[in-house]
Formats: sequence, structure tokens, C-alpha cells
Amino acid sequence: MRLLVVEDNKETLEFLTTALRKDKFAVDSAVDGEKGLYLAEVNNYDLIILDNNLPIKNGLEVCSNLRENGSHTPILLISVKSKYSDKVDLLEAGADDYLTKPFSYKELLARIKAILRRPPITQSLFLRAGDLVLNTSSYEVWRGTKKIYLTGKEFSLLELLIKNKGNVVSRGMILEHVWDAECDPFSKTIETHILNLRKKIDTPKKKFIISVPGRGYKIA
Amino acid sequence: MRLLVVEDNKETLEFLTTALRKDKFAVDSAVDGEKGLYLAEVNNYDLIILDNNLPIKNGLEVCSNLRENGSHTPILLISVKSKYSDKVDLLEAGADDYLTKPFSYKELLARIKAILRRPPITQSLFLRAGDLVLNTSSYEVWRGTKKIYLTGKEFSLLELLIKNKGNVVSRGMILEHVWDAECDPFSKTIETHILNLRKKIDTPKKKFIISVPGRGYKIA
DNA sequence: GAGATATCTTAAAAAATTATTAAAATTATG
DNA sequence: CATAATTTTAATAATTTTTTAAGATATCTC
Repeated sequence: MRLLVVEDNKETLEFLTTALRKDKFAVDSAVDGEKGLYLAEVNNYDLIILDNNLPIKNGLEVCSNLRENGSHTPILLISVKSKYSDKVDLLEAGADDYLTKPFSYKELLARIKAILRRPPITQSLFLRAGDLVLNTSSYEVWRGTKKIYLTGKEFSLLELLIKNKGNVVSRGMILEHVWDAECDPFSKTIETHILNLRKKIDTPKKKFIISVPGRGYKIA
Repeated sequence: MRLLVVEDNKETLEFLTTALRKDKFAVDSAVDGEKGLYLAEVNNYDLIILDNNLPIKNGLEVCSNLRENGSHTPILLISVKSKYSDKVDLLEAGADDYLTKPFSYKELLARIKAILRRPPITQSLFLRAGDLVLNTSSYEVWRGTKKIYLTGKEFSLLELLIKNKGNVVSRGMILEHVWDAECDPFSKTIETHILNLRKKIDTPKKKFIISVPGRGYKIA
């Protein structure tokens, strides 16, 4: 298991590095956010331990940057404060877990092992299909540089189609994943939503949603 | 994305259901473990949110039961206590993540999204015969580098023939697998479809579908 | 090889599916 | 509580797919 530790306090960094190596991890280190981000992008770590309070780029920024660039490497963030909103920010930015200072080495080790035991999270916040980008956290949709406004059902429908990009999604699957139990399976509501979606995301040049008669819809 | 929320406290359930619907989820709900388990087995949810402290069957039991029955639906367990051993139990029972009460809605949402960010298991299945390739999840058909457009019945027919590659498939078998019970067995619709298929996939060089008079059709 | 049976071909009718429009019902929002 | 936005329903149009029908061709049996 190869870890990256990013921490500006040299004593702490020294201590962590030697301790983790004793515990049989391969450890790289960096002393600021920029260097950390560089190492994280160049190498393929099993886990990144990030102090939030870092020079140049703080932990949260490093975290967001990595996730935006499509990295799924687990991140354990270490922050000083422990306010509720803080924790949520960390998780939203793409951190997998957090630890608040002060912490014991034993505690850190337990967290590291817990994260490494989890099945890897491998999708970013963004879903893409061509120049269409959905942010599944803010619910914003962009077509190239143009922002598109979708309703809730439209977003969910597009999200499902893009998650299954390339594969045909049957009406049954659509009903199952976008609507709840109280939806009439014979209604034409899917067709109507597909139509409205197409009006919003298609251009004369490019048609995103393809009908596959008798089977369902797909995105190329 | 469709969720199931199982929670016996009606106020909490009401709150969660409306909040999650606002966040664009399709939400079903149940008030005890037994009903929850039933819904979970009947429907195909993207995620199940389970309170651990439930009447009739507790969350842990529901979780184990589902896993025993081969379900892989992600489960987020909500428990009161936060002892280490408890958490381990939850994860061992097959939960994908846990949250301890009290929790903020924002925190719950962050966890849900983290879980749903994991990629769906969609293995696309390819069928081949010579340079003819069928993708049974995108319903695309390629003849070498050339894309071929088949109708639904044509695809099903070709699929059946390729699955029995080398063997003769009788008209009876074709009727049984590609058509439903209400098809006139004396009609010439099979012949017509075979013909249309041949027009689309055969080339002067190579004939794919071979007629075996009195027996049926086969692919070499 | 002739008659019988089965298969191939063509084209058009029928059926099924999907797209479109508009309005009603529902739900959110100030 | 009224207004606006969203979602659903319903009715119709357009399109695609499937089936039917009828004549031509091939294959098999005797």
C-alpha cells in the first residue's frame, strides 16, 4: 500500500512518515498543497492523507482539484475545527473521511485501514457525454459553455441515461429508477420527458438521446 | 435515482422523504423491517436507507436477509450507538456505509451521493460470428467496421441464431424464442425476417444465414 | 423429370411504437 | 393563498416495424 502524506509541519510529517513506514506502508510526502497535488496526479496512491491547513493550496482545494481531474484516490483529510458544516464541506469536496486535530496515531491508523477496506469509489461528481456535463452535486448542466436548466425529473432521467451511456435503458428501467412506486406504467410521461429533454439538450448538429424502438433509449 | 427509506418514526420518515424528493430522488418508504425487506426484494432500488432500530425486523437483520438472497443493492444504515464493534457489525452484515444519530440532512445527502458515485455493474455482452458482432446491451450490430441497423425482431432473430451458432435452429424454436404465443405458425413472417436480415448482413462474398430445407436455419 | 412442398422475393397493408401538442393536475414558491 | 413551475394525462400525428399476401424460385420425392 502506497500513501501520500501532505503536511506542512515538518515535525509531524517526519513522525507520520516514519511511523507509517514501520507499519509497512510505502510513504511519499509533500509540504504544501501544490506539491501534494502534483505528486497525487503523477503517482497512483492507495490513499492520500491531507492536512487541511496547508500553504499555497489548502487541503480542501487539493481535494476538489483532484476530483475535478477525475481522480478517485481515497483521501483522508485532517482538519483543526470540527464544526458540523466543516465536515460536510470536506465530504462534499470529495474526501472519503476526516480526522480532527488533535488525534492519536492509533486513531489515524484505524481510519486508514477502514478506508483501505472500503470498496473503491470510482466515479467523480461529474457525469459527461460529449460536451454535455452534469454536476450531480449542484445539479447544474452545461452544454459546452452554455448552461442548461433542467427540471428535477429531466435531470434524473438524463442522469440515468448518462450513467448507462452506450447501453440501451428500457422504459421499465427508467420507471424503476426515475419514478417511484406510484407511477402508472402505461402513461406517456416518459415520452413527454424525453421530448422535453431533447428540446433542451439537442442541437441540429447533434442528437444525444437515441430511440431504440421496442427496447428503450440510449445515449451514444 | 430511486431510494427506499425504512424508518419507524413517522415524523423522521416524512421529513426524509420530502427532503430527498426535493433533491431529485424517487423515494419509496416503509415503516418496519418486514415491509422494508418486501419492497427491497420486489423493486430494484439504487440505494436503501435503513434505520437500525426498527419494529419486527431490525436494520441489521434486513441487511443480512437481503445479502443472503443475493441482493447487491447498496445499503446505508443509520444507528444510534457509535461503538466501534457496532460499526463493524453493520459493515459485516453487508451495509455499505453507516451514519450515527444524530446526523444532519446535509451529512446524509453527502453519504448517499458518495455511495451512488460508485459505478453500476454493467457488463456489456458481445456475441460474435465471424466479423459480425452484436452488443446485446447497446443493441448495436457491426459487420467488421460497418455499423448495421437492425429492427427489434431482426436483432432477436440474429441473436438466437448466433447463440446456436453451428447448429440448426428450427422454425418451431424460432417462433418460441422470438415471437410470443399469439403468432400464426403458418404465416411466412419468419421467412420475411430472414430475408430482411440477409439483405442487411450478407455480402456477395459471405452468406451468414444458411437455409437447411425441412429443418430450419443456421449460422456457420 | 413432374408434381408437390418448401423457401425466397416483392410490395403493400396493418399494427405497434414513438413523437408531438396542448391542456389539466399537481407541486413548489413567494 | 395566489402565482409560477413542474409533472402528468390525453388526444392525435408521424414514423417505424411487423405481418400479410401473392407470385417466383428452388428443393425434395417418387
